[in-house]
Amino acid sequence: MDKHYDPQAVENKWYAWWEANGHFRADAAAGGEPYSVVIPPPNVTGILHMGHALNNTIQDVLVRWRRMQGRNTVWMPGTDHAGIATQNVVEKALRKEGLSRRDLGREKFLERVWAWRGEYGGTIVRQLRKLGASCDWSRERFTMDDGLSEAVSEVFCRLYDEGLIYRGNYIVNWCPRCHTALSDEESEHQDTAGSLWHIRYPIPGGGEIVVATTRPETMLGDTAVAVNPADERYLSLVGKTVTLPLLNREIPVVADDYVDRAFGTGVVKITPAHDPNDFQVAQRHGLPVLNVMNGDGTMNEEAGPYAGLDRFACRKQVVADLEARGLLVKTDVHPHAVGHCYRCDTVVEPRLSKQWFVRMKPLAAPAIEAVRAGKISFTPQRWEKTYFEWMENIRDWCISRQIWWGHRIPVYTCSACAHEWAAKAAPAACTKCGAASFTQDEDVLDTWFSSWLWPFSTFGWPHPHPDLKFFYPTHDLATAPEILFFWVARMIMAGCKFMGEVPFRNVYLHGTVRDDKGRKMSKSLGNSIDPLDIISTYSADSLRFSLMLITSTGMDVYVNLEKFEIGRNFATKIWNAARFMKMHMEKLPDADWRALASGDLALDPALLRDDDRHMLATCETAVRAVTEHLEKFRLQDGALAIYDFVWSNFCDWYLEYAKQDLYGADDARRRQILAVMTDVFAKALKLLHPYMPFLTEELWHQMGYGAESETIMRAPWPAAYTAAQSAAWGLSADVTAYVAARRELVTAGRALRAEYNIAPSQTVRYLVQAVDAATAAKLTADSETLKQQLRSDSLEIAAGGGEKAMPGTLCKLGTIYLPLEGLVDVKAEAARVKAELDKALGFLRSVEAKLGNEGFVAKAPAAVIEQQRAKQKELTETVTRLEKLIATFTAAAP
RNA sequence: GGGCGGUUAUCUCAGUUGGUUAGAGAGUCUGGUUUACACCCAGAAUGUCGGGGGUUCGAGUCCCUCACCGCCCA
Repeated sequence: MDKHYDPQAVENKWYAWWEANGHFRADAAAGGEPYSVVIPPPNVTGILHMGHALNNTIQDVLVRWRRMQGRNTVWMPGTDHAGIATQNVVEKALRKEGLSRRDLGREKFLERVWAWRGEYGGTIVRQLRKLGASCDWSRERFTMDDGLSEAVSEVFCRLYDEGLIYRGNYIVNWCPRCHTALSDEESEHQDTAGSLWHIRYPIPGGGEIVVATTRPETMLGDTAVAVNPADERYLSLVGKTVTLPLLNREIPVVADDYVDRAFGTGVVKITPAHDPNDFQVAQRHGLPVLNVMNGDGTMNEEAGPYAGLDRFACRKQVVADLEARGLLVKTDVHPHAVGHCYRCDTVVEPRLSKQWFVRMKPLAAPAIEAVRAGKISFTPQRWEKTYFEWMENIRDWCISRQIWWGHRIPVYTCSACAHEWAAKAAPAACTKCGAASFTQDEDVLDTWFSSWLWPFSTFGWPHPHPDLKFFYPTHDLATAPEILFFWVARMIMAGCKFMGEVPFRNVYLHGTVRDDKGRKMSKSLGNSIDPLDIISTYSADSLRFSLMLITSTGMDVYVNLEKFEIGRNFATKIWNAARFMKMHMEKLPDADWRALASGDLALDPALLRDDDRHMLATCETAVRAVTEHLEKFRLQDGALAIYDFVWSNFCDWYLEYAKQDLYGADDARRRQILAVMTDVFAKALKLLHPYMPFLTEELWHQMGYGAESETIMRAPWPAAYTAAQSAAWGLSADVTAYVAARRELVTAGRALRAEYNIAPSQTVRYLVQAVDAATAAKLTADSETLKQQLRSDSLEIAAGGGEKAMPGTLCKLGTIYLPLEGLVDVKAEAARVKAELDKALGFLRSVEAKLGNEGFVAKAPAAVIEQQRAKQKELTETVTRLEKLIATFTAAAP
C-alpha cells in the first residue's frame, strides 16, 4: 500500500463495479422491509452544483445506511423536463443558426428538443455517479417518458372531469421574455428601489386629483380611479369623472374599500388588465377592462401614440410627457418588491389572459390534515409552520404555459359543435356530436404538474404495479426549502388525492450551500465551487464527508476550498491506519480476517487487557451513537462521532497502545490485539461507508474483510455486542473510566515535559504517587504501557506518602511528578501550582454555594445533587493535595 | 407590513428534554522525521454565549424586549 491514498482510480473502479454487479438494484419481489427514496429530479438541463452535491450526499448516506441495515432499499433516480428552461436552451441554439422556433414549427422544434435531450440530457446523471450516488439506475425516469406522461394525462382528465380544473380570464404573472404565463410561485419577488410617481388627473370643469403609481405606463389602460368610501376628502367626487391625462379619456371615480387612505394621496388608478387588485375592483364595479400591452412587453394599439414602445421605454416617455405638460407633481423614492421570472429573471408583468387553473382548496385540505395528524414530519420541524401558512392561504394554480416543450393540455374542442372535453388519448371524434374535426389546446402544462406525481408515477401509476404496492409510500424526502411550495406541498396533495396516501413519511429540508462570506453561489458573482473540481482535486469521499461534517441539520453551510481538506486528511488517516494494521496482519497468514470482520469475534478473556476492553466499549458507544444520529437525521453528529472514534480513539490511543504487543514477542497477544483491531476497524469502515463509500469499499477488500465478490455496501450494519460477550470480556464502566483516567495521567505527564522543554525524543524519568494502594497496583501492572506512552525509561509508582517538591500535576489516579531536583525554579513551580489551586478553589466555592442553597437541595433532582456532592468531595481532596504540594515547595524554598 | 432563522473562541460552526467553570475543526504559538500517517505527532493560548429585563434552586438553553444580519410571504 502506498503512503497516500489515490482516490481517482479507486472511485471510478468501484462505481463501475457496483453498477455492473447490480448492487444498486432493488427488487420488490425480494420482499422484506422496504425503504424507498425518490430523488428530487434535477432539471435535464442541469449541471451538478454544490446544492446537488449536498442534497444527493444526504440521500446517499441515508440510502446506503438503510441498505446495510437490511432494508429492501430503492433510490429512484431521474430528471424533469424543465419546460421553460429547456425550451430556452434550445431556442438559444436555434438563434445561433438564425432561426426561431416558429420558423421550425411545433413538430420540428420538439424533434430538436428531444435531440438536444439525447445529447446533453444525461450530463447530470453522469455527474451524480461521480458523487457516488447509489441510485437504482435501471429505474431511471424522465417526466416526459410515456409512462409519466400518461400519469399526467390521467390526472388532468380526472381533475377536469371533477371540475377541479377550469379555464378563465384572470390576471396572471406573465414573462414577456419567455412569452408565457407563470404560477405565483414562479414569480420571485426582489426588493427594488423603485419610484412613486404622483400624477395629476384633471377634473372636467376645474380642479384635479393626484394619484400615485409605481408603473405609470399602465395608466394608459386606466378605466377608473378609486377612493376609499370612508375618505371624506374625495366623497364629493365619487360618481363623477376625471380626465385621463395624455389620452384624454374620461374615466369614472369609484369608491372601494380596497383603497388604502394612507397610501400616497389616497386615490389610486384602476388598471384592470394589468393589476390583480384593480381587476377585482373592476369586477365589483362593472368597469371595462383595457389591455394595453402585447405578450412581448411592448405597448399595443390601445396605448395610442405609445403603441410599439417597450414597456420600460414607454414608462420613460409617459413620465417625460407628463412632466412636459405639468401633470407630474413629484417623484418619490419607493422601495418595493417586484416579481421576476424564476427562469430568466425578467420583470414579470401582471397581465390579463386566458389560462388553465387548478382549484387548490379541496386538494389542500387533506394534505393539511395529513401533516397535522403526523403522517408526515418535517425536519427541522419549524418548516411545518411555513407549510401550514401557505396551504391554508393557498391560491389556485395556473398550470398552462404558452410554450411547446412539455405535456400538451389534453383538452379538445369540436369544430362543429364547440363541445370541449378532456381525453387521455388522442380522440377520433367529438364525444358529443361525433364530428371528426376538432382542435387540441395549444398550451402545455407547468413542469411541476408532472413532478408533483413523481413519488408514484415513477413506480408505474396509473397502472397497478408491484413496485407501487411495495415501495409506496416512500420514506424520506430530502430537499431544499426553496421548493417546499413548488414541489413538496404539491406532492403531498397529489399523493393524498390520487393514491389516498401520503407520498413520504419524513421531509428533511437542508440548507443552502454558500460561499465563505455567506453569499449564494452564482455564476454572475463567480463565487461558485464546482463539485467536480473538488472531486478531481480531493475525491468524492472528501467532498461528501467534509460537507456532512460541516453541515448541521437544516442550516445553511458556508464552504471554501480549504474545508474539503478535512475529508481528504481523514481519508489519508484511515488509509494509513489500515496500512499499519496490514503490515502486522501479514505476519499471521493463517488468520481468518474475513470471519473476524463479519463479527465472528472469539476473544480469550484471559488475554484481554483493560485497553482492549476500553477499545471495544468505545466502539460499541460509537455504533450506538452513529445509528441514533442517523435515525434523527443528524448527519453531522454521525460524521463527528465516527471522526472522533477513528481518529481520537482508535488511532491516537489504541494503535499506539497496540505497538508494544505488535512489535513484541508474544504471539498470542499479537493475535488478540489484531482480532480486536479487526473487529473495531471493520465496524468503523461500515459506519463510515454511507459517508465515504469508495475508500471504505477499497479498504474492505484490501484488508480481506470481504471476499472478492462481496461488497461492503451489503455488509450488515454494526450492532452492539451481545450481553454474553460483554460479560465474558469484562466490559464495564469502571474499566472504561480507569483507562480514561490513565490517559489523563499520561497527558499530564506529557504536558510537564513540554513545560520543561524536554525534547520528545529524550526519554525521561517519572514518579507517580497513586491515590491509594489498589490504584498503585493497577498502574504498576500497566507500567509498560505508561512508559511507552510517556516515553519514559524509568517510572516509579508509589502509594501514599507525602507530596514532593518537584514539578507535578494532580490527576484522578494520583500525582505525576517530573523529578528534576536542582533544576527547578521552586518559586515558579509553586506559583504554577498556586494557579491550579485557585482554579480548584473557585470551582469548589461554586459547588458549595449550590449545596448551601436551600432551594437547590430542596428542588433539584437527587441525581444532580449527588453529582454536586461527588464533585465537592473530589474538589476538597484536590484542594488538600494541592495545598500540601505548595507547602512542600514553600518548605523547600531557600 | 406578517412569518421564520441567525447573533457562542481570531474564523466557520456544534451545543438534542434547563443541571460539571461551554466544545469541534481550521488558524495561531511552542516543540518534534518516536519506522502507519508532516494530508502527521505532542503540548499551549483564546469566550461578559448580541444588549437589556424576566422565570427558576439553577439559563448559552425557557419567556419578554431591543439591535443588527439573512430568508420567505404580502
